[in-house]
Amino acid sequence: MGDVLPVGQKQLIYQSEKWVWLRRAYDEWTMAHGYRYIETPIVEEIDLFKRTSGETSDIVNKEMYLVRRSSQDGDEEKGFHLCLRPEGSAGVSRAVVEHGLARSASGLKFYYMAPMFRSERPQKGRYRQHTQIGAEVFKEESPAADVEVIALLYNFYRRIGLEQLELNINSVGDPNCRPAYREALIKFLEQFKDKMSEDSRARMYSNPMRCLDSKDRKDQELFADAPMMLEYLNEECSEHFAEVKMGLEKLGIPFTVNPRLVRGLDYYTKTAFEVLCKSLDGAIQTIGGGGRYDGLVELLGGPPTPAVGFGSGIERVLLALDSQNIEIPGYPAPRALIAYLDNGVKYDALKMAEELRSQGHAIEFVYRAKNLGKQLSHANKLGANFAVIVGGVEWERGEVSLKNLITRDERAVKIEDVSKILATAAGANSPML
RNA sequence: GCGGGAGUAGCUCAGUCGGUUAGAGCGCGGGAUUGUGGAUCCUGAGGUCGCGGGUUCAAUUCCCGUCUUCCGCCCCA
Repeated sequence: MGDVLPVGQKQLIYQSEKWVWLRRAYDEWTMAHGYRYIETPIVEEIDLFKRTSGETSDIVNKEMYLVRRSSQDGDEEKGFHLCLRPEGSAGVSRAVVEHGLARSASGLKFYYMAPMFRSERPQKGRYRQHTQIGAEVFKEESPAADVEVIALLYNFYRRIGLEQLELNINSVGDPNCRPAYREALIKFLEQFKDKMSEDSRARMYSNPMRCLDSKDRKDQELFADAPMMLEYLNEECSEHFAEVKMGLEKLGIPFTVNPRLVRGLDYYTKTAFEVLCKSLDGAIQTIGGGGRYDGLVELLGGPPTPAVGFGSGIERVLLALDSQNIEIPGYPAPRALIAYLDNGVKYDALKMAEELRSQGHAIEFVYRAKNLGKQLSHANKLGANFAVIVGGVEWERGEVSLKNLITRDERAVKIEDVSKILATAAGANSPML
């Protein structure tokens, strides 16, 4: 029996340094944009996602992990009220509403890196538990926010070395212009009612826009001449979209307008976008996506609050990096290993290691060593440049033996000088002092 | 949620047409070197053959279920 919600061992165990590296890179990048880290609960009310993603969405219908809460006397409350969150935006928006943040000053910019859960058949790049990095901007209706959010995501990918990126954008309108389009689209679809795929027929009235990105070839042919949302945008949405495009051009971010791009979630308005990485297999090329969701905060009981954001699965980002053979720095090698000649000075050595660590050095230590050779061998394996050998006559004189593992030079130094020497002897090949 | 392949040591994999103590390479521990490392040689540990059930005198091997994993859908990140 494996983990209940396996993430993929290779990501978790064998590539942990890649996760650490990616997380740091994302922290740095979002902070450079002035975003603040936010953490929201993994478990949320089911209702939150029913209201935001939509009752008819696949996420709610067949991919939700339901959680039943038990009361203290052991009786289980009837029904399922809770679930493991399937995505990030709804939870952040709920937090914004609950803490009254939407009423505070502008400049509400948040980022997160957090696990998401979807109960589906696992496959490469599609896991029941996956981790998303995301960012959300609230209280900002300017297209500049859309542009910045897209730039943050796209340039993050570039920054970590990814190539073969493709940015697709679209506008899905707003509650003012979408109803007319919806009506026109349904009218168009109805003429193919008998010919279209079952999936499309099921969605035709509940979520007709989803029919447009049907993977069914026959559907694609049938719907080739379908009316597009872009043709029905009102003046406000149209101007907004134009400014987003202009902004992206100005920032030198290449994009393609894809009128069939439809986000799976109901709360998106105006801008929708996704980033593909073409070096990945087709089914998992989408590494990030998002858009504007001006109606979400109000839907959750807050004041009308425009918002824009994205989510991106880091397991896929790591796969994308792999697919392009991009080297990621591993854990840094320790600066030195503190070795001891006999157990009598073992804790003197460990104490010295702690002191050097507190002075900013990365120090290794072997808990149980039979002889010095094993310790040096270990230092070697870890890539340490120095070994500090504690014990013997040097120790009694208040000295240790400092050995450069590259040059094999070794000499006695005063204990209080070790930190300084480790700090000044810079690179692997530089001589001691 | 649907269809198909796979699961044997920490890792990569052999093998068993059902039959005594299931193997290799790498990795790991110990030694040759009792205060000096990357090579070499010697040596050792490590497996309920994914889990549960069935057939059988006997199952790691055959059958069923289940979980995990990979592939194709659905969908998405």
